[in-house]
Amino acid sequence: MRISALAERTGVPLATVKYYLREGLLQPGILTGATQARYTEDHVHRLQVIKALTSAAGLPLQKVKVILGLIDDPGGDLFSALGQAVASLPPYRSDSEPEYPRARALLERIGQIYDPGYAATAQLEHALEATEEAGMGMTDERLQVYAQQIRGIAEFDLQRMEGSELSPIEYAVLGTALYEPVILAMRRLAHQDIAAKRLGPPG
Amino acid sequence: MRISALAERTGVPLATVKYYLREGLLQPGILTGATQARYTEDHVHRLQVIKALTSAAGLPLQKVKVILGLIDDPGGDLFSALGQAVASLPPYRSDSEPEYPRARALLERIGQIYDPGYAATAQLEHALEATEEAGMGMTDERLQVYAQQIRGIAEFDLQRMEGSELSPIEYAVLGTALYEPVILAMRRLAHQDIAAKRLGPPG
DNA sequence: AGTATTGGATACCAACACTATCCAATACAA
DNA sequence: TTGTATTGGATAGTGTTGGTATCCAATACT
Repeated sequence: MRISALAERTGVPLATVKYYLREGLLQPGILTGATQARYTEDHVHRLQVIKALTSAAGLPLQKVKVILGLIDDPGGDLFSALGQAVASLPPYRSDSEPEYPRARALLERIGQIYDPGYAATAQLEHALEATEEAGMGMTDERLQVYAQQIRGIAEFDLQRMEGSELSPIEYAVLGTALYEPVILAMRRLAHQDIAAKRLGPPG
Repeated sequence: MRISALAERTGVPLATVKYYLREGLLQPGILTGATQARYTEDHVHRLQVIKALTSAAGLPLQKVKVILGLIDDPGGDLFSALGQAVASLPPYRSDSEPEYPRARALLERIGQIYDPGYAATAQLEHALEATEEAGMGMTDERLQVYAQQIRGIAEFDLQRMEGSELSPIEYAVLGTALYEPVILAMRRLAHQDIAAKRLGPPG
């Protein structure tokens, strides 16, 4: 298909498709002449993934580019590629402290590996720090409850990863980035539901 | 304290404090003369909240302003003020469709109120839509597992709300915005933990 | 008396994600 | 064949966001 058809199929404006090509997020089409190129279903899929990552997950294009790069070429070590891919998801933490005491305490309490090299460890530390700074520190009890429920979700996620037809990187990144908004929306709705049933509906 | 002390105490650059004053996120200090004003611990707290909402939760200042406004003056109806406050958290959905079929199906299946007027309903719909568009649609089974675990978290949250010393709005907004990054980081770390224990550590 | 700091105003800045315009070459339709 | 539409490619411009930086005269503090 031609570039205009690609734009129409995906709902992405033509000028934006060109922009993504310029930025290297989208592979160029196959040139069929000096001023014509053909695009495939792969391009459609790629654009859908970009759309999902930018608009649904809210990632900046720079990060999307990194992730797409890892999907295309995970390199040798799957485990570290997974880590890198997930590390390029927000929130971004460029620092790498030697120690993250809040995260460490929590992870040790719940019996999980504490590794300051994981990007998510820094994310957790800073998230916990932010709750404290705002005067909303989380009690041990709360963290325990959260950890247990979240573990339930994560275990399910990993079970399902093995049977997926997508590449593990793609599955992991998209599953992390795209399911997170679902989780948050569900929590908010559960709050509303419980509050409505308890406090009575708005009126 | 003077403005420079305020900046130092909170770690926010002086120019930025002035900027927040300009933008109306921070109340002006009490003038003690034509070129002097005093700031209080309330200003410190306010700045900490702004910092938490912008840097940890990643909110744009505009939204922070709305939330601070609701904290300061929730108006008459607590339930709708809570809804409004949470609605001003990302992801932002300006549309208000009459129907959100994916969200509706899910909520009915798990026995929760379906109300297209809740902002989170639109968020859920779009999040689910994005998973489908990227070829990562969630199965009923997965949604069921997620819903159950999340419900556990939300029920705990609501229990604890009643005994809080903060205003309900402040508790709800900060609890939503600040605990979300914690939840996401914990899920990512749980993934890493399970993967490491199953696939073997990086090496 | 002299230095430092203040509130307040204004100007400037870079990053981000597009959007628009222009071009000559070419595809395609009549 | 003639004319219109579309293409790849380049370049320039846009609006928003979240600040920084600079300047000022007035005023604190020492």
